[in-house]
Amino acid sequence: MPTGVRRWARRVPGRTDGADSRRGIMKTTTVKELFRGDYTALLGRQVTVAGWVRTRRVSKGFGFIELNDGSFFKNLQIVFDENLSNYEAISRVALGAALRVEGEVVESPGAKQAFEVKAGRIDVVGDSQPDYPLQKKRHTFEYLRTIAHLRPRTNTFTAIFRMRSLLAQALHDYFHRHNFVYVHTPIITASDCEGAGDMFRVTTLDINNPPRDEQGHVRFGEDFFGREAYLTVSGQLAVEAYCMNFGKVYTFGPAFRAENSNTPRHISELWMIEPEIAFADLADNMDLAEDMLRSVIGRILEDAPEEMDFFGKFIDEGVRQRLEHVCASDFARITYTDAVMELEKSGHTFEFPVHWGMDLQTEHERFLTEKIFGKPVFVTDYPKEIKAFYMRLNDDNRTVAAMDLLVPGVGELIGGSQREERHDVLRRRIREMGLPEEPYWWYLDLRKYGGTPHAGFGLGFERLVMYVTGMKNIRDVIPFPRVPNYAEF
RNA sequence: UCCUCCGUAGCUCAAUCGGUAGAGCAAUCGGCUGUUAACCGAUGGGUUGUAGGUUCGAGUCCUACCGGGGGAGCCA
Repeated sequence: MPTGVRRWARRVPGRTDGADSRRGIMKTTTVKELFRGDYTALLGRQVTVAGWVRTRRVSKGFGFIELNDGSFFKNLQIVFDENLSNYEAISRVALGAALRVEGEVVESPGAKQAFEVKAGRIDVVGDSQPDYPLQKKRHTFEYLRTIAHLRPRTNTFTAIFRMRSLLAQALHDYFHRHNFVYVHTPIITASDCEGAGDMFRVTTLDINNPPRDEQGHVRFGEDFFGREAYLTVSGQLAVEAYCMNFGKVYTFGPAFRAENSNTPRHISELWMIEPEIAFADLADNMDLAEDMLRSVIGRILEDAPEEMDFFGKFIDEGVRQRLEHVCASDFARITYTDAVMELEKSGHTFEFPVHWGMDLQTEHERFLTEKIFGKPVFVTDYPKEIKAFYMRLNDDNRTVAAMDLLVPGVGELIGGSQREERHDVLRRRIREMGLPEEPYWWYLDLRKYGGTPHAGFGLGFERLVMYVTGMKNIRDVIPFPRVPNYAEF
């Protein structure tokens, strides 16, 4: 098998990291190697690069092509002249075309780059067309959404999606370093008891002619799973089961919300990170959330300086400073009760006046994190009536051990709680919330057999990407967004 | 789902009080021996989102629908 694998790897026509190319697996040099390695060592050397034309500038007898091979944020400048046998074709090559370039690494006389590649040969691997929809100018994000299959080729989306990948990797690394076990909770769930809003139905029944009983009700007993099934809205309940063995666990997967919400912060198909820790209370939970965020943000500031510079320059001027501030200072913590008091005494007139017992409105959340604290803030211990049944009831009997993390610009980034570990209290809460007890039999079992205090939270991954990049619309931080009335691509 | 704003060339936008469609970029052709969203010149490009209505006349006013942005609710 190793031989087969090696043979396959050698034939893969993609780009690889620097190390691979030096080991001779790939025949091409990556743009990243040139920028991040010591390019002076490569001066005068012949290299082969393969990538796509970002822009092209042609004078009489010579021209420049900026090539991007996906390995690095910046483009490699290719210089070519009439000595090329196919000079005429290359000088009119359309934007977006895929090229393989053989040439010499040379110092660049231009001011904007230290080096460039003087082409000895350029092959057009994949031609493009004059009607290539991406132009050498700024497009609106709205327009780019209509060409979501091409937008990764723009500077902005190149930066966003490398950042998205780095963030995912950084999160996995963080949990791995801290001995969390990564659990794959089910995507399809057979109960609609997850309690987080409307769900998408999963069925193989003929929806135009489903089997019905005498009363006309659909007989879901004849459906694929022998009962009603849905796409999950959260992996939390399931991951709690694994928490009671591994102690520290997390999920990182898709969740689906069929809510008809139409805002720059909501999508129907999203990715969530949900850690769950045993023998832990709400304070431990906040410590984890804070340490995790600080760790991954510090990591991407180090690993993606070019992308961060770009976001600061073109997307959100203050983004880098904001993130550095997050790494350097503690998050604020305030109880819901104190937050309501702070808002009341702020003297600010809100559209919805605050009073104890109400859920905080977006305007209140923003005021707290942006005006009062100016940094991320945990709001804890909400009234039990406005929170989920599984959150642990506090001794005051009117609040639960919940926490929301509010951050400037994005709003709620994390929602979590200490879970109710007392079997009798949990049963009572289920009843109080008007929920049926039966579907929760296994969830209640977890409290029966060695249940411990435990806590966890959900981090909306897209909202984290928004926070880190400064992007204002969630549809622009996921490759192909799904929202009400829209599932193109 | 509600409120609000918008829809004009491939893209980004302009068009005064209702008076008959315009620019930059892109494309095409030409020029330019070091460009950097290259530059200079020329050419082509429109059922003004759709369907009705008011008017001598509608991109402009009215109605409905479709699509998009922002805000709210719900939440991550």
